[in-house]
Amino acid sequence: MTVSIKDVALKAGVSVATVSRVLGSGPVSDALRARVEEAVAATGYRPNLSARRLRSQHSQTIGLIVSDIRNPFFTAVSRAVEDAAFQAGMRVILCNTDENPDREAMYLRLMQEERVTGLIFAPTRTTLGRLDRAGLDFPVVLIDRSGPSGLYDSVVLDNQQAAAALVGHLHAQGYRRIAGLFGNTSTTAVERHGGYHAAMIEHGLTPDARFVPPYAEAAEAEVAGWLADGSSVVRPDAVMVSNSLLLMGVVKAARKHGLSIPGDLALAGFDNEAWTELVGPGLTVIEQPVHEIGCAAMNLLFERLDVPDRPTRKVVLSGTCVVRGSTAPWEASRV
Amino acid sequence: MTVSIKDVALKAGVSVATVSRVLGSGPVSDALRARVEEAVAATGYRPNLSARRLRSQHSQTIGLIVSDIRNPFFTAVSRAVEDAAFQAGMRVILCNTDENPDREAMYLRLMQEERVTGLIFAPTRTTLGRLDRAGLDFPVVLIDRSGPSGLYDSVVLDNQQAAAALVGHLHAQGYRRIAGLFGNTSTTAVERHGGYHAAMIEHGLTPDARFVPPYAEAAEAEVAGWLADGSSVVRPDAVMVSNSLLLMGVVKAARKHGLSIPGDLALAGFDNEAWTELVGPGLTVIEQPVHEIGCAAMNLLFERLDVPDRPTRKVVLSGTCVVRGSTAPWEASRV
DNA sequence: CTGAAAGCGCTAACAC
DNA sequence: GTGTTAGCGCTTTCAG
Repeated sequence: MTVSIKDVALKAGVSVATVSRVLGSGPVSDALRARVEEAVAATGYRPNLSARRLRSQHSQTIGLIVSDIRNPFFTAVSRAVEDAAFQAGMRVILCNTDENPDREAMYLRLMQEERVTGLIFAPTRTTLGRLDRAGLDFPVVLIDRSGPSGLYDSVVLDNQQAAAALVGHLHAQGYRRIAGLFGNTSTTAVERHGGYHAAMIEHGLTPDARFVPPYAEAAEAEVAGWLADGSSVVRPDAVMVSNSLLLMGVVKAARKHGLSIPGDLALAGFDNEAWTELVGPGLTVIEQPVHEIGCAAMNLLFERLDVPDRPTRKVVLSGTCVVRGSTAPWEASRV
Repeated sequence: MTVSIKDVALKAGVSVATVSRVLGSGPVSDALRARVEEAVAATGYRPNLSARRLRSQHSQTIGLIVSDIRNPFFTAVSRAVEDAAFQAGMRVILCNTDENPDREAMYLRLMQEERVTGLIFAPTRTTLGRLDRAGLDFPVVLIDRSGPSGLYDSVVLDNQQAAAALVGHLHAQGYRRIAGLFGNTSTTAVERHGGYHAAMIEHGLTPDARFVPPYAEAAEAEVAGWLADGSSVVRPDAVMVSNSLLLMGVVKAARKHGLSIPGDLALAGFDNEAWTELVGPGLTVIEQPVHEIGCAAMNLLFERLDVPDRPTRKVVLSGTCVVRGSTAPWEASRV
């Protein structure tokens, strides 16, 4: 049925070892090499990677576990990871966990069974806490979220700084009642809240943070709440949000309730997706170096494979504040 | 180093065959089963999938080759594919080709070496033409693009109908000079152009189609061209575009040149991405049943694995027209 | 129900 | 340089 190295050897009149050497990089005479290559072409032979892996104990496979590939951040990272992997002659197995610790556990098990060369992983908080006891025998690079543990290499955005930059910008533009809307599941949101809080204090402003589920609907409902008649909250004149879904939710709410941006509410958030340029007056956002994050993660992985016992490293990348109309100066937005 | 089935057998005081049976579904007495399970837990044993695959000749792996996972259509499809795959106990290997036939060829080779159980593939036109000579010995399901050949199962959108629906809608809203902007690389664009053209004729309108590279910039430049002083083109009062990048480009051009949508130019396109609801008055688009497309592809694959020699099938799914403000009635948009 | 043994396709010693 | 051979870790006959 399927043609094996034996068939090629037979056809070329050589031993399987010689065929293997031609495929790999052993010393073979030009004459035999030619014969083998001919036989390979004639038979349409393709090496069986399972056999090769079993024998060589190298899977040449890297795992990529993220919450949801549809999250544009992970989409972009996955592209970078895939590019780097295939450039290094490796394959990538993609796994979506939907932030579900059970699925994470299951996929970690899979990674072990695949004997992956390494793993790029964006864990939930829950799993992050247990990771040290997972007993993984391959290098892991954490992305997007990272524990304090320093047990694994990681590459993350400087979330505090980025959030603080957003607050600083809003403050400089003249806004004073700056609310913060954060997702309630991820560690990034916690860090971004930290930056928000510190910056608010630093600027002499009163922090006003809310944690909501990371869905557009949740943000929409929250904003709607501010507008409700009986609402006792002091209405913010600006809001910063910790991810693009919440950003979307605030825009939706503004449209629904006829709020003008930034006239009635200035808005700034994370992730410079293409559409943020097109919505309303354009949305001010922190741009994450998504491609660099993926590349950095792969580099950390390769370096650790090189030197298994070197100290763990945490690569912290900075975001860029892309200023657009949604945070126009306060005075201007009132006229 | 790594614990194998032998170690487990030793620890449990049984043969490796028994361990294998416990892991699989052989008949084993409760007593031994318990002993084995205990030994598995104690040793932290994880089966080696390469070995299992080599022996059983089942890779339990499906390949997914798309042009770019960052294309939201493919992102969504990949989620559906991954879900279905893991539900069936299979893994998926993700490959991005950037519409590059060389990379496609290379990945097809990889798929053979992995001995994948099946492949979900969105080929370029070039590769589509050669596919019959590729000599793949696993089932393939084409998505998004499909040849006339009927050589492989496929699942596609009814592009003609969808494009025609868009034209029909614009016509019903009172627009008459309806331009069409299509990507110049994909077969979907060709089909959508077909639907556009036919519908224009049917409504007694003059087709006005342009093929441009599938980038936002190309669409932007095209629209800018219409506005140029020396331009001899009759300016359209509406435009339909064949994909979301072009859609974005038209919106950008409109913003840049102060064109109001739909006042100066009505706009309709493909792919109901979240942001289309938030841009300007909301964009009228064809919503593709992305998840269903992924599921249908996996179903076709499974069914073919079941009955290898049944006739090939082409599943054609319909899009839904999501009407928003960008195609408000012509009269209304002029007041 | 259980164990012994063959071998999946390949690479890597080891001989010549 | 080249061939022979021993497994990599597992499943699956085949005996018992």
